[in-house]
Amino acid sequence: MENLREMFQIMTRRFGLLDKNCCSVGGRDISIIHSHILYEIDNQHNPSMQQVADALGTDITTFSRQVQSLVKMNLVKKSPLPEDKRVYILSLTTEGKLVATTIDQQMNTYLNDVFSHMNEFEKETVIRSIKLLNEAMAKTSNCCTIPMR
Amino acid sequence: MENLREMFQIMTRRFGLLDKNCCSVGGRDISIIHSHILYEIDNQHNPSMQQVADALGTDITTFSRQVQSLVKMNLVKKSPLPEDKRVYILSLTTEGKLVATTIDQQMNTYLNDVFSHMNEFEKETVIRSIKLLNEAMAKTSNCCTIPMR
DNA sequence: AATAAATACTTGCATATTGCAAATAAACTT
DNA sequence: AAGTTTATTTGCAATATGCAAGTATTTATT
Repeated sequence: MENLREMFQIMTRRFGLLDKNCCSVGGRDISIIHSHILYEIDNQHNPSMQQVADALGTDITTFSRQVQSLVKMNLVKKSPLPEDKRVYILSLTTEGKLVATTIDQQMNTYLNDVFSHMNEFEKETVIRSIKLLNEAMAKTSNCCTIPMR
Repeated sequence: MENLREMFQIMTRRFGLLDKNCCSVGGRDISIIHSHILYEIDNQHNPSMQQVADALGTDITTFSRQVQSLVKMNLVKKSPLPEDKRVYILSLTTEGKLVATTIDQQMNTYLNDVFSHMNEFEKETVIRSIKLLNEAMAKTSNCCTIPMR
């Protein structure tokens, strides 16, 4: 049986490079970290700082500063939560939403590009497999869900 | 049809976290970058600096310094190439080889852990799918193979 | 109600990582 | 022999990191 790790190493490296090079929106380059933060804010329902930082596995102090810069770039808004004044709720500004959507499109375009090299059956198989993999990883406690090991 | 990007985002995040937390070998923590460099040196045949840096998509100047620190840690050896004195060939020291092997084992253990949540058929399907995916990505020129777009 | 403990977030600091520009040194081109 | 390309290193300035310590607020304990 072939080396499992090698396959996954190659795959994750490719996606890592994709992330690294993606994306430039409206002439401005968005770093990986920033794009992941935008994605996560967009996908959670009124998340707090802590929630997003946890989801991304980023140290909260680093995260705090990343958010500060996104706020300066006018992509993210920090709103104090009335019920608990310690908490800030994150949301995307109109511009941030636009950037997030554009990145999403670019990623989907790339993925469709990749799938265009497969037939319909293979494509369905791969998509189903990624789902299976995600579910299995979610069940694997000793790494990579929150909280970490 | 569900959102393709979301599935892949989740998957790559999980593998990213895995990478980030993996691995500690003999009491010393190995960073992602270092573990990827060790992996790549181990898998290529007497690679030069440039070759490894290219494979990893790392800027050569950053890479040069990373290798310097790996040499200091006594994990990597840099040997001048007699035929072309501009070139340095990279190899793992005995200790580096041990570290690389240990990381490999840890990763394989984790992967087997993940696959233990699937039946044999699902497992085979997923493995075949990752292969398909890697092949398709290799054919997709506009990103994430070398040279980059 | 007063004090202690926990939680959410920010700042100080010291260290590490990044990549561009420029330098060196060796190999090819003409 | 002079000019160009290639492989690698260093200078530097910008950015990212995470621990320790700080502020502010909420929850728990007495």
